[in-house]
Formats: sequence, structure tokens, C-alpha cells
Amino acid sequence: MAETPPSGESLLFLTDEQLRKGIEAMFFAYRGFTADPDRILETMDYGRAHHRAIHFIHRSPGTTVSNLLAILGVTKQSLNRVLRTLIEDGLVEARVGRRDKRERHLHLTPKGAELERELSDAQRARMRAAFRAAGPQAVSGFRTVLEAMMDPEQRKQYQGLKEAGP
Amino acid sequence: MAETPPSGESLLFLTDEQLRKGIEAMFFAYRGFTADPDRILETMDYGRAHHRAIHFIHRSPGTTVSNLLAILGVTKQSLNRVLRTLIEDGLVEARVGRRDKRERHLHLTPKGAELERELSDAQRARMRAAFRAAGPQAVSGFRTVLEAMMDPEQRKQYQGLKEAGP
DNA sequence: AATTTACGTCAGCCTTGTTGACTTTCCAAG
DNA sequence: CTTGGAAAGTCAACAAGGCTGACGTAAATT
Repeated sequence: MAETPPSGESLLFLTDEQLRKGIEAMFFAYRGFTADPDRILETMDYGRAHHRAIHFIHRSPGTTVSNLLAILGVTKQSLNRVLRTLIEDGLVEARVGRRDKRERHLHLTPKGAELERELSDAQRARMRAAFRAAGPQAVSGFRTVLEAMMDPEQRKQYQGLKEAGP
Repeated sequence: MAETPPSGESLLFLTDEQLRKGIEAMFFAYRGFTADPDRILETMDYGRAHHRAIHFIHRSPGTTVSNLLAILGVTKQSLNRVLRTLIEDGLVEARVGRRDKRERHLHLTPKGAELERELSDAQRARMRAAFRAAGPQAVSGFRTVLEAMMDPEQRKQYQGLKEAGP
């Protein structure tokens, strides 16, 4: 495909029209991105907020409530409502910290892990199809732009949440 | 089922881990994407729903309510609430259709256009910075992947809303 | 001992989405 | 001309999921 040369002249990809296309691409794609899990969730009593909590607990088992708060960027009251139902329904387990007993370390139960798999399977299937159709080079660009679009704090969360903290 | 075996060349960009990164990139980037307009909107009595309406009316002046409904993917009751306040506040004008007087053709007033500019300036600034940092090739990939991630209907809206319909 | 931190909870509010039922307007087909 | 149905608007009721503020408790820190 005819890529623009990296020389200084073609800054055409920065025109307002191109930017508007980018903005709308984000809007429409995000809808597609959430559509599949949403369909699954709406058959249960859960919503997108539950999905997010489950996703990040799965990603970082043993993470604390305040860690999750920082990642999700919501208030503790809002998160607590979600977390409470997940714990009541036996999808999430909150273990009191060994070293610091004020902390609650969050884990998915087998049942929670099962729902997580169901949700992320659906979401990954779409992402995989999109990735495959677009090819590795496009995927690389996709990730580069998205990362550049994040707030610095969010970028840090994105890059390095390998360990759940001390 | 198992992973598709790497057919010679690396399909490593389709691993579950890579897909998970893509999923989280979408999540965090979308937050950044909406952050700037949200900050502006919260000082007024408006929310993200108002922004979306204003954006698409600006994009397709004279669009009808049902057009907007299809683009935004919400119920007319939900859209109507937003639209009503925008009309009351003098940001949007609803002109009765000439050919079909049931239709309302939506236009931004000067005041509405001013808010649109303020909002999209903020959003474009971030998008521009991200595009510039990533480069044209990455931007191309970004758009390719996002497009592949949309639902077919959304993709159609994305590609061809040049004209406001018959 | 006093303060700070982590978490939970109650109460109340807002935005933005949903359904369902109903009316008005008006184009177009019979 | 009548009528069916599409387009638009409205009212009512409700839910999810954000928010703030206030308060309580246990545990760690100073």
C-alpha cells in the first residue's frame, strides 16, 4: 500500500478532517468493542462496571480495592456497589491482607473466572478478527496511537501493572 | 481449542496476551479521548450525550432526528431529552422539513457552533498530539484496526455520512 | 495516644440509558 | 377522500452507574 513518505512535507494526516475521522473512528469502534460483552451481561444482572472489575481482578489477582479504584477511576462508593454484588454472588473473593490487615486482596473464584472467560472470549474474538484483518503492522500503529492518546497516569497503568504492588 | 499454529511467519500479534493489551489500550485510550470535552462540559449543564448530538449535527447539518437516532444508537426518548435542552438553550435549531413537514432538520445556531468548536478543539488537540507522536503509518494502522472492530452498521455510518440522506 | 490509611456503608443526587403507552402530524396508497 | 403507517414528540416510570458528603471501624504509623 502507498504509505506517505516519512519526509516532512506530508502532514496531511493532521488535517482537521483527518482528525475528525479519527474521533469518529474511536466513537464507533468503542461501541463495537463493548457490544459483545454487553450482550452477555444484559442477560444477567450485571453491567459494564462489573465487567471492568472482573477484568482487572483477573489481570492482577490479589490486587487491593484502592489499586482497583485507581485503575478504574471511580469513587469507592461506586466500586463498592459493584464489588459487593460480585462477592455476594460468589464471583469474587476478598481476602484480608496478611501483612496489612486493612487491605482486601481481590481474587476471582472459579465461578468468577468462568464468567471472565466468557466475557473476554467474546471481546477477544472481535479484537482477533480485527487484528487479523488489519495485519501486524496496523496493529502496531493502533497500539501506538492509543497509547499516545492516554493520560500519563492511564499510560502508566497500561504499561506496567504486571505486579500487583508491594 | 488450541492456538492457530504460526504458519511460518509470526502470528504472535494474535496471542491472547496481545489481544488483552489491545483491549486495555481501548479502555484507557477511550478515557483519555473523552477527558478533555468532559472537563469543559461539566462546567455547564451538559454531558457527553449533548456533546455527541452537537458533534453529529455539526458534521451533517440538516440531519433529521431519526438519522441522529440511528447514528447514536439510543432511543428517541433519550435523544429527545438532550435535544430539547439544546433547543431551549438556543444551541440547536430544529427546522420543520419542507418536503416532509414531520421531519425536523437539525442545525447548530452560532452559539451551538461556538460550543462545538470549543469541544472539538479540545478533543482534536489531543488527537493531533497523538497522531503527530505516532506518525502517519501508525495513524493508518490505527484507523484500519478501529474500522475492522466496528459493527457493519456502524462502519457504514463511519464511512459514508457525507450526505444527510434522501 | 493521636493521627492517618484502607475499607465499608448509608443517604441522596444526577445523567443517561431503557420500556410502554399515547398523541399529533402528515405522506402516500388504496 | 379515507386510511394506514411513518415520523416526531411527550409523559411516566424505572435502572445502571456515576457523584458527594458524612460516618464508622479496624489497623498501621507516627
